[in-house]
Amino acid sequence: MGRAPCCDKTKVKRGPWSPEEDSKLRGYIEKYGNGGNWISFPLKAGLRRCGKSCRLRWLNYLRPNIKHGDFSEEEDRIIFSLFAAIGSRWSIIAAHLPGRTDNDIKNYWNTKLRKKLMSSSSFSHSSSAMTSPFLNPNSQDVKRPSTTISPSSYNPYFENPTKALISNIDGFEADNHQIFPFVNPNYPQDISLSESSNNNISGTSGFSLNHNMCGHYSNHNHFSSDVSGNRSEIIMKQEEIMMLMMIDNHIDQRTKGYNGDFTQGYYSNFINGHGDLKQMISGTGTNSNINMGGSGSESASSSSSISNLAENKSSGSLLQHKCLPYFYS
DNA sequence: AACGGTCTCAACCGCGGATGG
DNA sequence: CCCATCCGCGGTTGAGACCGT
Repeated sequence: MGRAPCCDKTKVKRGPWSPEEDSKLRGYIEKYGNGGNWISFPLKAGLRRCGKSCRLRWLNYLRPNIKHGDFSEEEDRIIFSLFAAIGSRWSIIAAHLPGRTDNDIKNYWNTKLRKKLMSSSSFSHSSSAMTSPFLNPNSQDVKRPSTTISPSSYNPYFENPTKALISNIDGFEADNHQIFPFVNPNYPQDISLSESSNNNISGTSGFSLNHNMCGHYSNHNHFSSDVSGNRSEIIMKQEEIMMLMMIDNHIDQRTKGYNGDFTQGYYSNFINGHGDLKQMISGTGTNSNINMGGSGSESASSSSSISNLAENKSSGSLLQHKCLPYFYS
């Protein structure tokens, strides 16, 4: 037995709202409010509409200060960043964009931004530069902060860290140590993905991460499968690839210099095997798949995690900067 | 001009959580 | 505690607009 409907659908009007209905709704709310009860609202306001429909119409269209029209680049950046951090929590994202509704943002993401993202990090177009608003093709010249930045100055979830991110990877929760791959648009990178044509890891195929970073890390550029040889679970998910980029980007910001170290294990470098994003974050990896070190002969493999690294606990880390405050509180 | 395919976005649907009796 | 009710959210739908041939 299903849930009882919220109203009798045969007795209420459905579909687009007429100007008369809008005016009735607006007039009543401006005068009396919704009375704290949307279900009984239509009766009081003299509307033949479902209460939920009234609520939606008011919140998404009629209430004051709703912003319609094109999104700015700044708004794009905020949406990209928050989506990377928390996923499709549209109401939370909307809370950071005054005048925008969750419905608006959701539509905008589904019709525009997702395509932008797909085309910019396309699997099928090799060496296409990432054109997302927060990525800059001239990243090598980007000035990095000379002093530390207060996390609360750019991280909207700083006040409530346990609610943040990572958990949107198949329900995975990174213990109490949540990290924030929140992208500061002032510190972009140039990253793109392409199908790898040169795969020799256990017969699995992978992807190339084309980046425009310093040459020392130029060989940190191949995604491969997870530890089981299955790439699909992690690598095929666009949001997670994006998240991986965000993590690298975030670390880059905090350590003031690119290093491919965090995700090296996740890439195949043909030497140390390959890893699993969940393991990387949680530190549950049991082999060398989480490589915190450099590349090739310079690498310092260790089964470690971002959490450990944030506390400077990981063995063999080559990172010079303690970055604890920026990863979790 | 006609047609078919694609895109947009307002509106709908149903679920989970909060609340109160 | 249980249950009913309502709210808010995210996913989905579909009518109309737009575009390419």
